[in-house]
Formats: sequence, structure tokens, C-alpha cells
Amino acid sequence: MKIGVVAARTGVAVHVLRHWEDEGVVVPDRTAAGHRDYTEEHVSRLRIVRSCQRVGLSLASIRLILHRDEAGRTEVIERHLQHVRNQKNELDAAEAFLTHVLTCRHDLMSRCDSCSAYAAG
Amino acid sequence: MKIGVVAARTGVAVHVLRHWEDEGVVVPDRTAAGHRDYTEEHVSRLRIVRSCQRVGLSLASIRLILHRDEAGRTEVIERHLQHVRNQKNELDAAEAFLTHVLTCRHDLMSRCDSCSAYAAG
DNA sequence: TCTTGACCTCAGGTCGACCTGAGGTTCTAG
DNA sequence: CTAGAACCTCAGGTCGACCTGAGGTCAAGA
Ligand SMILES: [Zn+2]
Ligand SMILES: [Zn+2]
Ligand SMILES: [Zn+2]
Ligand SMILES: [Zn+2]
Repeated sequence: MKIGVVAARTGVAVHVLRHWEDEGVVVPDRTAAGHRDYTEEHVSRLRIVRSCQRVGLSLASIRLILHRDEAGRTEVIERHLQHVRNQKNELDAAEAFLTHVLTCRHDLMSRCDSCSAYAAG
Repeated sequence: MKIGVVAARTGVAVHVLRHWEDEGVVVPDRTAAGHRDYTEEHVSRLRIVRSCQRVGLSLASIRLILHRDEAGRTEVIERHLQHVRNQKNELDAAEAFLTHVLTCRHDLMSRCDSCSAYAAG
């Protein structure tokens, strides 16, 4: 499958697909003429890249996750799992804070218990 | 309070504090001689900046959140609340995926139901 | 007073993840 | 067989959030 078709199907711009190849994240095959040639497996992986990016993983980490043979893979995944779990707590706190500040009337946040609680976290 | 003391207390490097001032996020007072002078309220806000950054908010958004009088503040906060709620779902999916790939033995992710499920999301 | 460390500004560099454009080749529809 | 779309590489730009260094000012202890 050609790069333009993949871009249309995945919503990932052509130059981005080329960039991800440069970074070794999803490396397509090549036709005899040198054009990139993507399989369904590649497309599958591209979607995984997007999902991983949405939770803040870098291309370097995603590359590790997608390639079973890379050194330090397990460690990176476990580190990110830990990070993902921490993020959920951070998000709960952030949700509470953002909800609060919408209606907080304190001039100084340092005098507001709710705001201070978030600053302390 | 001088910038060096604040850096030590908050764990935020001096040049970062200066950068945050440039961006209008936390703007300290000044002494007669032109040195930055932080109050406890400033320190409180600095901690909030860190917490907000940890959930992916940009300095521009954080500035809006910290300054009640800025235009479009409510909209930005509500947009980020929505984002925060989405993130929690993303994180649940990512946690499941990362846990799975640690032990997935499929050569092609497109042939693994668990991996495919994450690609589909 | 003098020294030494902390502070100041301003200019330029880095890093990750793109984005844009130039200049050239390949594919495909008419 | 030819025009135009789609592909290729490579060089350089952008953006956010820092980071580094030069060259100078200010302040607290010996
Ligand atoms: Zn309050
Ligand atoms: Zn409050
Ligand atoms: Zn499986
Ligand atoms: Zn799997």
C-alpha cells in the first residue's frame, strides 16, 4: 500500500509517516522503484503509535515497544506502566483542581484550602 | 524571597523561573535594585504550575488558569477538563496494552486480538 | 574595603516532533 | 506517449520549553 493511501486511511500526514520511518518506529518495505510499501501490519502499528502518543510516549519509547528484539524493552515498558499509573492519580487531582478554580473566589490561592491542596500535591 | 531560595524550595531551576516569568505565568515583584522578589503566594502558584505541567498543560494554558482576568479563561479550563477526562480513558487503554505487550507472543500485532483492540481504539 | 557569590539581561543553542520547499523520479490516466 | 499527480531525498524552518554562556551589577561576610 502506498504512503498516500496510508495517510488517508490513518489520518497521519505523509511527511509524518516519513518522519516515523526516519526514527525507526514504523519502517515500511520498498517497491523496486524505491517507493514506500505498507502492509496491514504496518497500518496496525501506525494506529498503535498514535494511541501511545496520546498518553505522552515519545517516538523513541514507542519504537522500543513495537520491536520485541530491542535491548531494554521490558524495562522501558515497565517504567511507562508505572508512569501511566501515576498519571491517573495526577489526572484525578488535576480534574478536581480545574473544577474548583472555575468557581474559586479567593484572591490568593495560598489562602484557599482547595487551591493549596493542589499546590501541595 | 530571592530567586535562588525559591529554586531550592521548589526544585525549579533558576533559569526556568525566569522563563516562566517571561511567559507571564508567575511574575514576581522586584526589589529596588531589580532583583526578583517572590512571596508565598508566588511559591504556591509555582507548585501549581508543576502539577499542571505533569498532566500536559502548556505554559500558555497555565497562565490563563492562574489569572482570573484573562479572556477566554473559562473556555480553556473547560476544554482542559474535557481533555483530562479523555486522558483517563486513554490511560486505561494504554495500561491494558502495555501490560499485554510484555507477554504477547504474536509475531504480527495485526493477528493478536489484544494488540488489534488497542490499534482500533 | 574587598572579594565572592548570587543576581541581572540578552543572545544563541538544544531537543523532540513535526513542517515546508526545492529539485528530481515514477506512476497512471487520457 | 505525454501531462500531471504522487512519489523520492535532502536541506532548512518552526514551536514549546528549556539550557548555556557572556558580560555586567548587587550584596553580605572576612
Ligand atoms: Zn476556595
Ligand atoms: Zn481556590
Ligand atoms: Zn496476543
Ligand atoms: Zn498482542
